[in-house]
Amino acid sequence: MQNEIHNDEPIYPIREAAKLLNISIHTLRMYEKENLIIPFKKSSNHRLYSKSDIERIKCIRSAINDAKISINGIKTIYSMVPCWEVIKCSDEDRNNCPAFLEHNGPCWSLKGETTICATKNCRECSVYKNFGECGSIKSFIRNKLMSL
Amino acid sequence: MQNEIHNDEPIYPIREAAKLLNISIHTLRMYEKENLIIPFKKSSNHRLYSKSDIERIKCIRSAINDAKISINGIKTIYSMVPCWEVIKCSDEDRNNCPAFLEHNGPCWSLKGETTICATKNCRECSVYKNFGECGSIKSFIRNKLMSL
DNA sequence: AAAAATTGATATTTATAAATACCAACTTTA
DNA sequence: TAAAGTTGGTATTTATAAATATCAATTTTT
Repeated sequence: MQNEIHNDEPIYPIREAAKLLNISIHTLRMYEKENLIIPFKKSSNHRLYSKSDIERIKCIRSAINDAKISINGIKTIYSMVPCWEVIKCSDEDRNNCPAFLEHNGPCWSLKGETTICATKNCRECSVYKNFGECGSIKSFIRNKLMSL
Repeated sequence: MQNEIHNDEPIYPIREAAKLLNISIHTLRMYEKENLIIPFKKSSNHRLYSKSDIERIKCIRSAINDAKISINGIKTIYSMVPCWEVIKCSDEDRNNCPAFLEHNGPCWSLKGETTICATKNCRECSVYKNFGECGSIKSFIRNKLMSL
């Protein structure tokens, strides 16, 4: 869809993203180090943020500042995403994948080196892209279980 | 099962529970106020804790102290439990229940006043009882989705 | 080619969550 | 029935997560 492409386009350098979010550049880098976000990287290693990235970070900010969920709490909540249902990876992959077996952080921070995800760019993955919106994780679980 | 009955029996007064967990009485009351735990209450309103309660609180302590998840983070993680799949409540109940629709805290802290849960004692409910063990929420989601 | 911006890494500050202390009223124990 | 324990409430302390600052090296812009 045209609109999605538009929203996913990496256009804001870090200073501009920080200004849009009213936070410091350092905070943005911290969120990345904590594996909450995966900004686009130019070949020079400089970061660029998309409109979707900005929305995702707004959710993260609201979780931290309004809901009072710690960063490690957010990571654990991300780990509840049934990524294997999105990726449709093999049974063998699943049984070798910490994202399937554990609950320590988002799949894109773990990606088992033996699985189909090992070589993927997680920023482009629907697991990462679909769960930027606040509340989307429980919705997904609910909808999946509805079809039982 | 005999063993479960044994583990669920409310036997420790608050001082003893606090000593077993190496925390203060006040902290135990705080966890309750935050809806992380539901200790048994005698008719005099005095609290009693079971072995299962102690284990549950150990998980909570480990989440706070080791995993560095805030109390509000734990509440949100509890809200990921698909309680409606355990309770098998009606479609009408679900569409009137914050525990089905939202993600702000454990179902036992919300219990929609129009649903089948309204009159239940949540301490006795399998939703509460089954998710005391650390990591059990993701396991449950995983197992439920396996049968798709 | 000079000025402005970004990089990562470490150190410091600040904001606040979590734990503790204190209280008078009530309950249990011995 | 006296001593020990528990109750809920508010106030305070403490521990630390989150944010910020500083740095030299590199990249981008004009």
